[in-house]
Amino acid sequence: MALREEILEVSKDILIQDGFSKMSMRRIARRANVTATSIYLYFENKDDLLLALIEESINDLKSALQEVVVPGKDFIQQLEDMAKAYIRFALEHPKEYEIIYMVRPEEMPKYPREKFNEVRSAYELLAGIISRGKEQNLIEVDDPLISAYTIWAQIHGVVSVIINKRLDTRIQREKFTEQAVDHIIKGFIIQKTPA
Amino acid sequence: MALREEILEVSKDILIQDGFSKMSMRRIARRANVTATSIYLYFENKDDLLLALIEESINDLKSALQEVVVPGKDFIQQLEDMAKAYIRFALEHPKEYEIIYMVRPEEMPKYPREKFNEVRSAYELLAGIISRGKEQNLIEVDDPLISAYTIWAQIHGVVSVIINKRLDTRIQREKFTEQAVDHIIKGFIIQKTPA
DNA sequence: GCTGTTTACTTAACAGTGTTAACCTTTGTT
DNA sequence: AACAAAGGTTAACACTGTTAAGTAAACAGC
Repeated sequence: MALREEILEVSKDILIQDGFSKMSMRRIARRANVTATSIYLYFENKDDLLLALIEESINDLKSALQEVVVPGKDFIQQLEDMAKAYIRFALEHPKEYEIIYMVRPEEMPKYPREKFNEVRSAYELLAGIISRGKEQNLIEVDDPLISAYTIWAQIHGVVSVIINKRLDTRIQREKFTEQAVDHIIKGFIIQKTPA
Repeated sequence: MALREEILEVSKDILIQDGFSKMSMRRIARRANVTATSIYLYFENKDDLLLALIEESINDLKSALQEVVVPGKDFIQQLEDMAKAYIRFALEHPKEYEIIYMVRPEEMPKYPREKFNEVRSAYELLAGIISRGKEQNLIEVDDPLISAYTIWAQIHGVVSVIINKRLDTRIQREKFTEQAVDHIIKGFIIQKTPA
């Protein structure tokens, strides 16, 4: 049982230090002082091991978000803090963040249902905040869960562009993220269209 | 010289039909009726071949966007059409879209400068439209290029979540994209904050 | 105390991977 | 006719994920 945790830890280390392409079963095994086949005693295959890593990373992200949630806080401030916490986590732990959205669909046809429920609670953290904003008539939303996903997706896009090194070198990263958060939140606040 | 194009075509076919993990040098070669080593006569290595595929896909995306650009069109309508054209392209050609953002950073430390300039023109298509909106005082933006990247990143996030199959099964895809586009554009239009 | 079974691992092997060095042909040039 | 370049090839290296079969130690029942 201890080996399972050891494998997960070593895998994550390799992923962060040497990159995804170097994370082979044999390399993981070597660093855990076992043979590659031993990994199959605790994980079905490499994808299954990756799923476990995804799960861990999602929990870390979830914790980072939970930290900035303060019940009484101003709604817009709350949204902004959460968005920034998300971006901070992603940029401070890029590899860990990548794990979450890394696994290619063709290698994993369906994202397993039981894992989905784990992630869902993260979205529902955001959906809960949006619900409170709706109750206070600060925003007009149809379904808070859809809105949570929409915000989430937009923020993911922002960090994804940065992490994948697709941001124009002329553009300052901080200015970019600040503006993005500003626009994403603006898109949610009720505003009268100009006469 | 004809083989180079053949290799690109075959690679893309395999990628779309059989998935990224099946796109091996030997399989490409086999389907092009040559040996794997012949590929190295036209491409430095697999990453180089991938870069060429990325380039092609970006050009296809660029064309799809260019099609909806109509000089005299209403600014907001123009933005919306473009956003929807982007999403449509991505969801109708998911594999092709994936190619663009697929290559992992550690296997490609720097996105090559000369390729970057190619992509840039796509962003500048959007930046141009934003500039026109700024001139007409329809939006308040600092730097149109940053805004272009911001919008782009947000839309990318939306399609990325769908393509990576991370969208909650309870959420209807079309409702999600519609709302997302609405919010993204809202975030850009000048609006007076409620009194 | 001797069985039988389970647990936790290993060795050996299969079929595949990207990539390189060295080797052929065929074509074109001087 | 001699030389060189173009456009391929074969063979090999060091890896990859994964499986089938084997082994050694710990434990259970009688």
